[in-house]
Amino acid sequence: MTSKIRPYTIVLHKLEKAGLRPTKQRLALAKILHDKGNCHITAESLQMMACAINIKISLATIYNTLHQFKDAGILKEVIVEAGRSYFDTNIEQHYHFFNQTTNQLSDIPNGAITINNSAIIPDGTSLSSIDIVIRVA
Amino acid sequence: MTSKIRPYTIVLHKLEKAGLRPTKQRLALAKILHDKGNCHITAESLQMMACAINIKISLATIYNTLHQFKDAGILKEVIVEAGRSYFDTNIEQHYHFFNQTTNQLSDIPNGAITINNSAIIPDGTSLSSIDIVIRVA
DNA sequence: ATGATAATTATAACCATTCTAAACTGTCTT
DNA sequence: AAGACAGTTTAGAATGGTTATAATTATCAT
Repeated sequence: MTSKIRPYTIVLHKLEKAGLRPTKQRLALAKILHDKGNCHITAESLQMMACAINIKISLATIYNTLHQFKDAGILKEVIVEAGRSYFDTNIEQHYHFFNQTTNQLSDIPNGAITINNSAIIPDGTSLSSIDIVIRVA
Repeated sequence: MTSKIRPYTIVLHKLEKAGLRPTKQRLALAKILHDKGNCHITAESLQMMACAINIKISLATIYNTLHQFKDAGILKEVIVEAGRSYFDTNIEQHYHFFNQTTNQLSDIPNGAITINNSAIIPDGTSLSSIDIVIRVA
């Protein structure tokens, strides 16, 4: 959308904060994710998106980048399948539908689910996240 | 194994209903799970439990049995990690803590979490399950 | 530009799981 | 009792997503 000269200041800032150099590959992937908007991706699908615009990035780099972006707070990992990792460009707290027939992940509209949580977290641990998946078929 | 083992009538009934013969291996695994009580297992941990009482069952059979038991409603699968499948002997609707440091899965006490769900399930699909995982570290 | 450091890459390794094909088990027939 | 058979178990190979390795290449501070 924005011109290629215009840097993705937010992403750049987050990369910098995480001590990650703004390399071609990382910027290309960040741009793809930014342009695509809210979406759920896998390593393979992200590589194909890059390939579709003639950018060849090795799977190793795709995986590295996904985890680095996750650690830097640019992506969130969503665990819905044993055997495949999904990453979400929407880093806000929200929940998911997972279609077990099509393997399609989608957001549950904000506010559609609220929880009353009086669960006492196990001793010696602290809360990481609360994940809700509504599986449909 | 032998006739002196008290039959697990409920399991036997469920196996029969699922068209599964009550073989030595299936009965042995059912007995292990029954004796252990509420627990979360992996294929590997179940095989080790069997091995601990001198019952050798191949991993292929462990996996087959886990899925057959799941399909027969004897076990529930819990997905909390990309890369490993957990099975739960508690088939009642309930939610989980997952300790990301120790990879330990535990039940959230019944009633500790309630949800208000007004989410509209995607067109052409029907509800399979609602899974909640509170991740701690 | 130069050198130090970090990143990318192809490829191999990994590991939980599934597949395959052969051997086995128990039951039913005769 | 022997044969036939369908279902089951098994060892080992294959699979598939992910991670590790080691060499090459890019980036950055000076």
